[in-house]
Amino acid sequence: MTEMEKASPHAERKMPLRKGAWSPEEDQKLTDYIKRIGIGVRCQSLPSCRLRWMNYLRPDIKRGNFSKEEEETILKWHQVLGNRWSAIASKLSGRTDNEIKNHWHTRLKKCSKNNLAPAPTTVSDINEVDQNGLSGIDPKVSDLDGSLGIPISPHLFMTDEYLSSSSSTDVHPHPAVEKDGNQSIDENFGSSNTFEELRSLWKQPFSLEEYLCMVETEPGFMAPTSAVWLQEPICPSISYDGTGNGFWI
DNA sequence: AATACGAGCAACCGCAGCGAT
DNA sequence: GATCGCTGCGGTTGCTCGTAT
Repeated sequence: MTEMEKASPHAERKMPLRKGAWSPEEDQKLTDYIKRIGIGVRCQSLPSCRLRWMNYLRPDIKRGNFSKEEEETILKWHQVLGNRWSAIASKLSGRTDNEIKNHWHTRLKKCSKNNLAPAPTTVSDINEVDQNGLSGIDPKVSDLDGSLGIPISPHLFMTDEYLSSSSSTDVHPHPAVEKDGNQSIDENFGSSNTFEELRSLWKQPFSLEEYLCMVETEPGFMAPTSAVWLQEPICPSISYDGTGNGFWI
């Protein structure tokens, strides 16, 4: 058995799983499928479909260059959250964790290391830098008073004052920070509802090929009852059917 | 014009956490 | 409480494209 076959449950079922880049036809097929059928259909494995949709095909994804504001936001949040890309992504609507991670590694990492603002990428950026110098952001700035709108990581509460009120073996977060840093941040600053809803929808895996086949060969075919089918649009501003009713799952 | 190199991006892989049994 | 399976996430890889030589 080849490595690829080992990795693919479909191999046993004579359903070869292709790897590599997605073709436009496959993208279209997947998009059409999701438009018609939805996302929440069960199967044992097709993580690549989910990944492709989440990172590339999703209609609310912004493509193209990161704006200066977005870069600053990433830098700020990275200061607070570290490499928690999904958490950072939730603060930037339309950007995926993968995209942010890539952008960080290719550009912002250098900026952060050198304590510099992101290098200008557009003519307007260059003009702005010329006028203002490289003072766009100082990654050393912390936000202890929350004035920048950045939540404080639990470890930042381990001040002398706070620690003195606890024994060294009894370190626990500041009352303002609940047991889970994640949750605290989301509670304090709101969550990206659409993103989270979308994410939860994907908890139900599906087999594109299986269901495309069912849909095409059996008119009226509906997903199994075990699947999660939302009855309301997850993204009211997006409409595929021209009715303005949104993107239905 | 051909080749080498580097940057950017998409996709893959493996692990940790969580829920179900 | 232990085990198993699934999912989400972050790190890494490899391909593509643009630029320099």
